[in-house]
Amino acid sequence: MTLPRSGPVRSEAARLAILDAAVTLFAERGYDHLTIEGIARRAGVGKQTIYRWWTSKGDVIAEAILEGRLLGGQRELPDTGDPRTDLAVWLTDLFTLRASPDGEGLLRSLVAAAAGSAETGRRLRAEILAAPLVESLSQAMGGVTGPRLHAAADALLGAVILRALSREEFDGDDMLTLVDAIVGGAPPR
Amino acid sequence: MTLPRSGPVRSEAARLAILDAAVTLFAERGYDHLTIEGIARRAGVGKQTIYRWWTSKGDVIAEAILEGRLLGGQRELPDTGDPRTDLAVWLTDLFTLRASPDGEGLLRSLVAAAAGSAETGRRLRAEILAAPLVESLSQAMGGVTGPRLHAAADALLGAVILRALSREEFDGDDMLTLVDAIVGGAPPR
Amino acid sequence: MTLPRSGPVRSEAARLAILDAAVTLFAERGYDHLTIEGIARRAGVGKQTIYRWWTSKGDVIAEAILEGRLLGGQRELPDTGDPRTDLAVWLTDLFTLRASPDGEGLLRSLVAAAAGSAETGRRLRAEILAAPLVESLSQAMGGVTGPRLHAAADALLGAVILRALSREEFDGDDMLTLVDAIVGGAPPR
Amino acid sequence: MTLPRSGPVRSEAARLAILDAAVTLFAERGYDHLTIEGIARRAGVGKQTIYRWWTSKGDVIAEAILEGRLLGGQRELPDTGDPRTDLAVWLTDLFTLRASPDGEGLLRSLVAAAAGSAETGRRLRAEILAAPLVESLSQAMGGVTGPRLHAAADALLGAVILRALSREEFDGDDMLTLVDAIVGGAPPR
DNA sequence: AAGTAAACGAGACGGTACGTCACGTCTTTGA
DNA sequence: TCAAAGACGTGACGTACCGTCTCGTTTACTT
Repeated sequence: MTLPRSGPVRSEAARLAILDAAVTLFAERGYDHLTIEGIARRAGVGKQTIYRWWTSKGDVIAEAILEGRLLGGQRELPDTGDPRTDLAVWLTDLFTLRASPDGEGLLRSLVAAAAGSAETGRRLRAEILAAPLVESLSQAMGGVTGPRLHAAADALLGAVILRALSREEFDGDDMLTLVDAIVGGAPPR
Repeated sequence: MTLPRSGPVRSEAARLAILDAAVTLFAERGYDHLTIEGIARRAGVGKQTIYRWWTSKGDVIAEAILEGRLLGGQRELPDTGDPRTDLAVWLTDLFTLRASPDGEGLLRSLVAAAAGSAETGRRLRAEILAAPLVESLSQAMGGVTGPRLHAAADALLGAVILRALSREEFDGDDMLTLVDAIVGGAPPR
Repeated sequence: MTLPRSGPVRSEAARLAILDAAVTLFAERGYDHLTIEGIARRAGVGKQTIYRWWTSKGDVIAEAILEGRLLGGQRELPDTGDPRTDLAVWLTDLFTLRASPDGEGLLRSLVAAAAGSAETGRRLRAEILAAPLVESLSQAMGGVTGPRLHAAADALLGAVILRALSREEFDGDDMLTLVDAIVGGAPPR
Repeated sequence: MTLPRSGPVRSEAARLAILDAAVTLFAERGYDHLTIEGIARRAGVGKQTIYRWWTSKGDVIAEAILEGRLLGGQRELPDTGDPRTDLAVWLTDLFTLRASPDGEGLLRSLVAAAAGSAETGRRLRAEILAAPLVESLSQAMGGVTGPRLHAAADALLGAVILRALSREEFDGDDMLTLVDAIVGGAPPR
């Protein structure tokens, strides 16, 4: 049994235009420079149409994440048979991603979005970052699962985020050291 | 040999008033709601006096950090003889810190500041977070130093940051699991 | 020859609800604050139902006037045998009318409506203001009719309007002076 | 004794640009279409600069009136020796004034402004309309002064306003009839 | 009765303007 | 020459209405 309904239905075209515009502008200028007015302008949409369905720019970005429009297809780990290297490469990619040739680091922008929006924060960790990582990581750690696995995933991702925030360089060797520190690969001698 | 100088010199009173005001407002409302105008008003200072010496609100906060005005005295680790617990307690404190009774998480606000300001990012990692941690961590890890130690520190801090961003709960047991995953204390059975 | 028609006919209930709502809101908040959306909301009616039958809020008000819903029954002049006083009392009432206890002057709101809507302007003069006035005025002026009578009516009403617009006070004596100036009652000595 | 003051002083250039823009737009499109944003745009000024010094568009227009920018120089009565005709001509001009070739009647727009703004209402009657009129009218009425004179002035002006609101035509003869009805010139035969 | 079309309530849509806030720059006055 | 005060142009905020345009539902008039 459904509620009596009537009236026009939400415009899917507007929804898509808004998400597209948001993603484009996010990539071009970063989260800080993203504005509702800018999104509306770019999407050819009234501001009210955004405010009708979302509460903030963070909310829009969270939905874009959910639909895989940020960091989209490229999120699978390589599988070369050497899990340490696979992890290090994937993390380096994540660290290195720039929104545009001259853009802010995309990771830093995602962190800003997460800091400002609960929903984005939740999704950033769960769907963007951890999801592709856990299986490979589990293998690399010899089948560990549960809290210990999640702690390791958070540690890896968090370390990368922290270094991105600190504007530290982070080369391939550093990354391997990090991976080893957590998956326990090569013991320090 | 001195440069020819004239006129009054930079007012230390103004500098302190500005830093105080910035720290207070940061604690009350978080980094996002911090404004230059608000700081100037609260400090009883002209806006230009802020712009003359700093380039942005992030820059002001960075200086406040440098002077230990954010997260000030409480930054030493406890020393109970059990390094695992000491680390877990300290990290839990960091995670739990709120700006004010009803405030945003202070850690999340610091992350927002770091995302927006290079200098704050640098100092956040180097001076606020890592500094008090490394020595205890080194001991807990059996004297490890160098890149491996820093990787471990980044991993611990980053994991806490990531969970703060994700608005996940994070209780004492979780924290111990995390510590163990990194310092290798109690091996998982 | 009529066009083939089918389907429901204009809803009288909706029409009345709209006029009622318009009059109520006009009285409560004045013409400036009157909105089509507000009328529709109050009347429990779709906006389109208003736009289907009227072109503007001024048009709705004009119809309300035509049906005597604004300044309704109270529009007869008293008849005490002293036409000067009768006129002065009636005009003072008109001047003094307030939309609501704390409302804008109703006369001023009517003038705003007339300024914005040709139809309202026409009806304001013809049906609200002049109609009840002319007969008594004609008597008071010794049977004058035609252009001269209408000039006198416009002069009386216009003077009251102008003073309402100027937010001048206008007491009973002033009103008598005005009446005398136009009906030529007591010649100034 | 003055309050201690410092800081920049109000920009006369901005003030003039705003008044000019307001008058121009008023003349082009009428009071109803006048917007604060439009004035700011045309004047090359921030909206805040308008809101800093005025409370509403009506307030801006009121100041423009005070400075004689609306209906400016043309406000003297002719003096042909025949006061009846002089008055009729002047009133006809007032009635006929259009803001622009295709504009709304200027008088109607002024009435709308007066209905919406107390200050404009006051000034409209006192400074624009009555001021140039009273002296000639006094002569035409044989030296009458005081309340009777003002009643007559209000009656003349009000009648013209009422007819403008009613969108009635109003030719030269009508105007003479009106003047005669009030100054008592040619008695009706 | 079945078909059809208009009127209706609801309300989404692209817009414009509102009045407010903060930005970073500039100007004035006083110490 | 620095500092306070604060005006300035800019531009984004979130809200209110505009007038148009679907939606499904209800209702009357055809056939």
